[in-house]
Amino acid sequence: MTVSRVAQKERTRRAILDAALDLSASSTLVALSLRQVAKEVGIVPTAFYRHFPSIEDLGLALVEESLDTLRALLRELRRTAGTDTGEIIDGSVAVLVEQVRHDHAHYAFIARERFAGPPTVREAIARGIELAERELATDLAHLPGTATWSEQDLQVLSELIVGAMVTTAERLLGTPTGSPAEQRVADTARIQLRMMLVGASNWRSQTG
Amino acid sequence: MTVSRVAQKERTRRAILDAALDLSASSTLVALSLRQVAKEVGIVPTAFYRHFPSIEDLGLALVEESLDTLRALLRELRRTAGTDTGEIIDGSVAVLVEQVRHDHAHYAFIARERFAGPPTVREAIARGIELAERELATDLAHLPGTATWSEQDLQVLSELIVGAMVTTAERLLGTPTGSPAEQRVADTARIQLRMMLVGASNWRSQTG
DNA sequence: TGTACATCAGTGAACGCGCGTTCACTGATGTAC
DNA sequence: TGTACATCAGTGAACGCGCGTTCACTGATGTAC
Repeated sequence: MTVSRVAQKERTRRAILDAALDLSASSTLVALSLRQVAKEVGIVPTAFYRHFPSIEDLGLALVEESLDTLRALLRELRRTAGTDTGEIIDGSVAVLVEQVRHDHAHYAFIARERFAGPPTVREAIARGIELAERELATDLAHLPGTATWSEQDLQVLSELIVGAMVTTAERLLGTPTGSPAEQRVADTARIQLRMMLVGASNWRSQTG
Repeated sequence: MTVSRVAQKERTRRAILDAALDLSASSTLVALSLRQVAKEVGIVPTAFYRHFPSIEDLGLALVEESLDTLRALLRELRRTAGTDTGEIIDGSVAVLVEQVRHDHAHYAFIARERFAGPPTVREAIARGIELAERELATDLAHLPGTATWSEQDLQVLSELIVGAMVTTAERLLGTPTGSPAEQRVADTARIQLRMMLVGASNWRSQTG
């Protein structure tokens, strides 16, 4: 069996990443200790180096994984097109709740490191969010009723919506799955999106 | 001179708080080291204990200071009433920009520790933000045109506005004072608030 | 299938370092008379 | 004003601890023939 040893190595690598995600949840990436991780995984500290060149590289791997998850969410949200606004809103919030549940640790990681992480990490997360804003602005331009809008207004509304989605995701992180609190956060998100789109449909661009 | 020694002690205490605020900015409260702080202040590590019983108490002092600053902002925002909506919006954004500039380190601290701090710190910050949401909901209920709104809708709009303000504050933290980027963030905030209030004035409560 | 050799994930001892905290101290500032 | 004593912010040595990383190793898994 050529697989066995390779598979075992992959399993340990996965266990290291999971332990690191779990341990960093109680404080921060910068407070993560190789020895704690090794203990959690059940290997001797030095065995860590069979999987990552240094503790810093483990951090980078977590960042990349988490940003991949975020990008998957964005892709999933763009696929959730519906014919009317209500459908789009309900679908988007449902996807958001589901994805935040499914990859809770990754979203919690992003929320934590967005402002508390090392500069490169903060920048990578900021770029991911800006990308979402620009993509949404493009989508909005294709909606009926936005023809008279200026570039700026589209971008501004887009930032408002993404900001509300980020806030919603952060709130979801603090509520247990299927709890009444989770329901309340989802309801709030749906109403907020509806409010923003009511505002948008009554908005006449100041500059365009 | 009875003052001199007391004054000198207060000056050192202040220097410790400032150094801690400064040093934690490059990572997190949990990564803060007593020895780093002492070195920055120019005292020997053990002299720290003349001012704080432990490193943890220094952290708590920073949290309290920062939350005091946040509460001062909220008070200042409520004082910024105007006769028409445009005045209120412009005034509020101006106050926000000014205060974030004035106490930059405190707001950066809050942004960082909101999700990355120890549990008690996260809870204290969350409570501060919830308080702002509830107070704003009360203010909104006194605006003309909200008579037919449900409690829930008022609370939801309030959360939307506070969320946008928090996002704006966080964006301001990343822009230099007086820069074009700062202007752009302020402009965005003004337009977003206007959009939200256009939405609000066209909103008919679903539940009330 | 059986044997001899290679690979390499995980081991265990050791290193130097920065950490928070303790303790007895020093000497300038402040007070009582 | 001058002296004798008290206070206490800051000192410096020392402690035990967990840290990241190095190194030579072991022994099970995998490969060549």
